[in-house]
Amino acid sequence: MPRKKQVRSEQTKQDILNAAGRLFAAKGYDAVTMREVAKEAGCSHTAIYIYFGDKEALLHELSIPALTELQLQIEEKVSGKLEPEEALRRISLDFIRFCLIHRNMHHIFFEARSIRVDEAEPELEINRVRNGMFRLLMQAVQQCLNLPEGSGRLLSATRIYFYLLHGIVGTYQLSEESAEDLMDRLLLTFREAIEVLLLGFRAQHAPDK
Amino acid sequence: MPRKKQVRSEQTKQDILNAAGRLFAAKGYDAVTMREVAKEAGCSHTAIYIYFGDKEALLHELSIPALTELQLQIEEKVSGKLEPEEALRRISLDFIRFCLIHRNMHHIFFEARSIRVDEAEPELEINRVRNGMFRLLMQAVQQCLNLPEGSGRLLSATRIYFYLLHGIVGTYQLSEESAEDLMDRLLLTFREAIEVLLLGFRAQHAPDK
DNA sequence: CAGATAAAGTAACCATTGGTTATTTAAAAA
DNA sequence: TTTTTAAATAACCAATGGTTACTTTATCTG
Repeated sequence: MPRKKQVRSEQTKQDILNAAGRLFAAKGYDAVTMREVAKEAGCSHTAIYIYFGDKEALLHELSIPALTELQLQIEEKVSGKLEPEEALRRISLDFIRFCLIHRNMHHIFFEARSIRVDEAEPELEINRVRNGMFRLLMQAVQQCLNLPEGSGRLLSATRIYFYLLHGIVGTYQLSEESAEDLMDRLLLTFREAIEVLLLGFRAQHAPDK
Repeated sequence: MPRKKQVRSEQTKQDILNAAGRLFAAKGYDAVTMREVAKEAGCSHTAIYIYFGDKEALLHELSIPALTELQLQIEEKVSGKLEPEEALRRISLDFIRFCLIHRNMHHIFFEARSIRVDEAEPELEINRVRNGMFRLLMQAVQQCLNLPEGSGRLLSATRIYFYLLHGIVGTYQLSEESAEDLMDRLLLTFREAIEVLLLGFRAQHAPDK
């Protein structure tokens, strides 16, 4: 079995991923060319095509570890010992922070385009992760509102909750401010937004009259 | 003064706008080439550059009449005789419907990029319209919540309201479904989302204890 | 009617980009 | 030593937005 070759190959792949990660984060996906990534990674651009097929696949592969980590964070809070509303609050902020940090991947998380129907394997890793995450969000909403699982009301409540999160991160997707600055400046607004939604849901399910 | 020349010139410009409108709506901004627009408009692609400068400027100019009409719709409801909450409800649905119909212009309304700082006139028509619209939204929120004008609470409430709208239209930005189908399928959810937010705001300003 | 004017077409061109395809080089494996 | 194989090199392709020089044609004006 080869060993040094394997290692070298793996190293090149990692170099590419690192370079792409840096560049995408710094300049945004669209503004980065494959030749640039190659230069930064210290390899030829053809090597990238050997390992990743095309540009979007590169971004794809790049996004999986980050997404998986987020999923873990959320999982902890869903199955943890927090009271449901507190869990939902924290999950929301985790999600927002994550999306602001990884703004360059925005379209991977939110645009249907990134679901590659032309793929050999229909169960693309990223879709598994994404679906898992949506299920987690729904679970968190369910525990908050005590709605029957699988009910239409739960689905629409989760949708509404998702709209808000989506709108928040979408609003700042192209902002020049760093994720940190945005969180500093707007954390209170984000909190308030979540709180208003929770209040609204509560009022909806326990009408005031 | 020339007359027939002027008319012809105007006609060409209109043909281009019409063609671009059709194509952008059908295939999306990115997927349409300038040569395509020219072909559809029955002119050469250089003519487009004469009239509009570049592709984005074409989309820009195309979006202004539509936006102005939306602004009118909203204005009516803000200054009309509806009770404030009903006005906000209708404005929200107007806004959502408009954004779903004009999905191809999504990035004009929501992406900072479309604010061209490199423009000779800093007061670009579209920015005037857009700012006017935001002021209207804030006014509608203000009349609902009775918050002092110019207060931080009003600003953050409007932001939250905007997040929700932004999230709703963003979620379906790339959907293949027609605006009509989406409205049919999701109108109740949209209404519920607005209702939840209103309930939440109300609960927030009149705490239940 | 004749010449000036301006709208628009034609066609060539440019740079950039994502992507592909030989062919070669060099190091590691057999 | 011979064979693999990772990877570089370099050339190429097609599409795209955008530009420019030159020409045609319809209209306006004297």
